[in-house]
Amino acid sequence: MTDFRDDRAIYLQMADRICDDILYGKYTAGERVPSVRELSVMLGVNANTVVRTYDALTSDGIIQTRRGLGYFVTDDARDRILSVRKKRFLEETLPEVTRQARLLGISADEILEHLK
Amino acid sequence: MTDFRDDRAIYLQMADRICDDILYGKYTAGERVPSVRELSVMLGVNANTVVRTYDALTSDGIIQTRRGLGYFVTDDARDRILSVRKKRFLEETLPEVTRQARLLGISADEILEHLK
DNA sequence: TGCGGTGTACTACTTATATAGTACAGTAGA
DNA sequence: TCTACTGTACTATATAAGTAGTACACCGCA
Repeated sequence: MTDFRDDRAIYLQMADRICDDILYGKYTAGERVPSVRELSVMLGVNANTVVRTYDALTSDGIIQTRRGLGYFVTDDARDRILSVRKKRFLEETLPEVTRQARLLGISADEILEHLK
Repeated sequence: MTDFRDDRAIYLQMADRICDDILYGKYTAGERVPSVRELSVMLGVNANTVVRTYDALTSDGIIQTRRGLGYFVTDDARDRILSVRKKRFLEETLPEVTRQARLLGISADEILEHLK
């Protein structure tokens, strides 16, 4: 198994990575993502785990299935991901970062240094 | 059960909260933290889950046990927490934030706005 | 001494994850 | 048609996490 945290379900981490790849442009709208068996080998993970990942992404409208062909990125996948991610980033990630920084005695200037 | 995420083990989230409380000054060195049964009622969680939390914090040197009395904050608890948290914040949190920001097309200025 | 609190150690049960393996149906191309 | 890929649907097993309940030993205090 390659490079997964143990504090979060693997199939969810994989879903996040697929979304990352879509944002990065690795997979574009209409394009096919790796097959279940392909990805299971690529990541050293069980095939059923990949199925769970793809099930989750399907119910989120990120990919869609064509039996016998594979899973394909939906047209609005990128927009959906951006919407969810931006909301989470502004409403959860950033507030938590500022809270942590305050708690740790790290100044805004110090953060700016590391932001570059 | 009060206010826990479902994407991470509850006993780990509780451990983080205890550490937060120590940093905030709610529990100071030598002071007693809530008893296993107390905390289980306070948070609406099973007593065994609290035990797992306290076991983890004990092996991290954050608290120590006195049989029949309770769990107490160690002298260097604050330093230990600060050390681990700072390292994680600078080496993991911040890089991930910058990566996300870049991926989402959020500028450094935009982040600064929300940092206040 | 007895009582009420404390940690500690169990058993039992349930659910979510993850793995392993098999089987079957749909699709494209040789 | 055959072959090799695809998704899909199972069964089975193992482990972690969480809940529920019980029991026992330790400590301070009345």
